[in-house]
Amino acid sequence: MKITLKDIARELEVSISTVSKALKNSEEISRDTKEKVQAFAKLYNYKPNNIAISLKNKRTKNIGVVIPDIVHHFFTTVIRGIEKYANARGYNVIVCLSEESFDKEVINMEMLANGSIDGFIMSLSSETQQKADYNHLKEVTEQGIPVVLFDRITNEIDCDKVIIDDELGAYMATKRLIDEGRKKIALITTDDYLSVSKARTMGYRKALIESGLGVDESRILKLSSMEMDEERIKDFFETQKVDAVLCVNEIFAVYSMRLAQEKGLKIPEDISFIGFTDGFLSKYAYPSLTVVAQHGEKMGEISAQMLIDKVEGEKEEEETFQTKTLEPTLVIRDSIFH
Amino acid sequence: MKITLKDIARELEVSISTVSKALKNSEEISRDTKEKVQAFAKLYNYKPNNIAISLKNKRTKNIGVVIPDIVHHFFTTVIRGIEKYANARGYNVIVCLSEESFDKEVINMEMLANGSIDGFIMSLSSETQQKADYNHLKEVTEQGIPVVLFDRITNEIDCDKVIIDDELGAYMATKRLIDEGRKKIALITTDDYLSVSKARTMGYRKALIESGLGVDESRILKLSSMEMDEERIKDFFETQKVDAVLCVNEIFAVYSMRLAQEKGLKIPEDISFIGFTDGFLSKYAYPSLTVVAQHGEKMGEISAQMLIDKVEGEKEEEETFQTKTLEPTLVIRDSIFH
DNA sequence: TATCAACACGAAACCGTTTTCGTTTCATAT
DNA sequence: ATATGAAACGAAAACGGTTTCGTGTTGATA
Repeated sequence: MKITLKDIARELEVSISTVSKALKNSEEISRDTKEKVQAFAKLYNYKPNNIAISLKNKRTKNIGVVIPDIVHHFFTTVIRGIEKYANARGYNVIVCLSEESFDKEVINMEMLANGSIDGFIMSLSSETQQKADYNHLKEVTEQGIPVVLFDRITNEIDCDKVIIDDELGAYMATKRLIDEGRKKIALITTDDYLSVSKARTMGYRKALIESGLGVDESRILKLSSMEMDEERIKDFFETQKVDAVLCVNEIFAVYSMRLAQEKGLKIPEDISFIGFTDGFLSKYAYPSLTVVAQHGEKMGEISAQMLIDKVEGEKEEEETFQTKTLEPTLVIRDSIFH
Repeated sequence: MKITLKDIARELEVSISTVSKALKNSEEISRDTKEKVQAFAKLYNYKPNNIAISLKNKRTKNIGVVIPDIVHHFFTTVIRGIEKYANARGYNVIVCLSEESFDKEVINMEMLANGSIDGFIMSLSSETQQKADYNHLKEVTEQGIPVVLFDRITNEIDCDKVIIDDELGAYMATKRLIDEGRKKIALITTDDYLSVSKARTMGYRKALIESGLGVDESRILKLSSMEMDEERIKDFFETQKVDAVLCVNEIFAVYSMRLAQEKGLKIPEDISFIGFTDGFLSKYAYPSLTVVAQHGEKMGEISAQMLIDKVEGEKEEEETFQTKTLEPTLVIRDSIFH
């Protein structure tokens, strides 16, 4: 069913090399032969075998994407960006999920590193950031496989990186709440080992300090994972009286809004909310949620571009890595005054 | 940096075949040699090249997933299910997005069909279902590449299929609304060429007819795509007075709920809502949305299992295909009485 | 001492390409 | 008649493995 060069060569009684060259329209081959071969190939729908080409070229035209999760909007938009850009340049995208697990991240990388891909685009699992163990990344880069880290990155590894300015995003959001007249602004975040949460917390602090409001530590709720811990959020709102809330993702924010509404509070009259990630949740929440947009699709595109450029680029003597920082944007919606 | 069998053979002054066998612990090789080779391989971190093995075995251990979109919750859960199951069996997942475009679907399949993957798992793009042109699928199956179709399927192609009983899901939902005492039940759906929308519309009709309420065609709103057409939904609610709404996805439902709320209607006192897809939107909407759960992750797992079983199975003389139908589940939340 | 099996290993084919480097043939120039 | 060169093609190596089928050596057996 699948036809190879060898089959064509046998049928046409020429050599495999001739067939190969004829199909590439080589000057070496006579018009006659080329036409014969090309016609035959078209007739039997010949398509070169990618695997053989990969082996020969030592290039697979596949890029490996290793991310913690796929059901969160931010990561899906990044994948979409990667996929679009990569496809346009003839690359396929192999997606592996670490599910926030260090071991899975390691296993996935090892699976892919043995020839399956030309380079990695990844965002670290929370467990990896917690353990701060990056040997699997080191091994890969030392093998000469290019890596681009996005969003959840580490400075321990020398490679290209793409992030948004999380600190600035949180700063902008907090500033906006302050400008609105809010005095008691809470922050719902996760443990600091997540690079992004840490940066966002810093932005939040910075805005509060700059404005002279100061930071009240009891107004900062640190949850242990990105997953919803409904009980702790409930407890938090039982004990805290706040007039604005900044959340490091949209799920925390939307859930918090609901708790507030159930307590009879009006949004944004009594309390304002801002989240991170501009996904469906924010857009269709009631009231709609103001968020710091992370531009995931753009991040994906840029990551893919940086990776492919490196993959296809000549090996320079002096390896040079860059970190691209995207500007976050505040998407104003009904959960704050405007 | 990357070491090959040849390198080991040269260093240890044995043949490549000996190295290969030694690493596989072949009985043919003496204990001494095996230990030497294995120790050397471990020391230099030898890992066989996947591409070479793929070429030899004519098996890539990759499966191609072609889906219309990735930002919708249902598809991401399916991918997650596929990924989990496939990974456990040593397969990687190559994700391609058709973005609801026929051409992209064709191009992606052709890219992958030339040796990159052992089989396909796919859900048809809306454009493909609209054109009803399935030649790209036929070509692939005729080449002997196994295909599993899920959710958006067609009967034109002989292959394994996994779906949920969409008609039953809509029937159950509608029935529930009727049992609640609702008389004027609207349906917000998409054009019938989408296999799932068609089935859901049938279930809706069936429940209404069975109960004696009859179908009022003016209460059925058909949008042209899965994307939100805010204007048409607004217009619809301007002209229609209904006491319940069934939507073929959660976005339509959540957006409709908001319109209702903005008109001052109480949910579920004045009007009830049920959607399809049990995602974050439904869970965190206010009020939370009752939905027909599609069990995407399960669908993904089953699809992957069917595909891999077929890929690894002996070629039977008589090809036999099955269609697995999953039962939808009603997830009761606050958008209806309970 | 001849025979034979077991043992340990190597040569080579193969998977499907690409590409370099011949080699043959024939026409042209000398 | 001979040297030269281009045109057209083929042989073979290479990518990195796996696997079949030898083959040389050893020790035991008849």
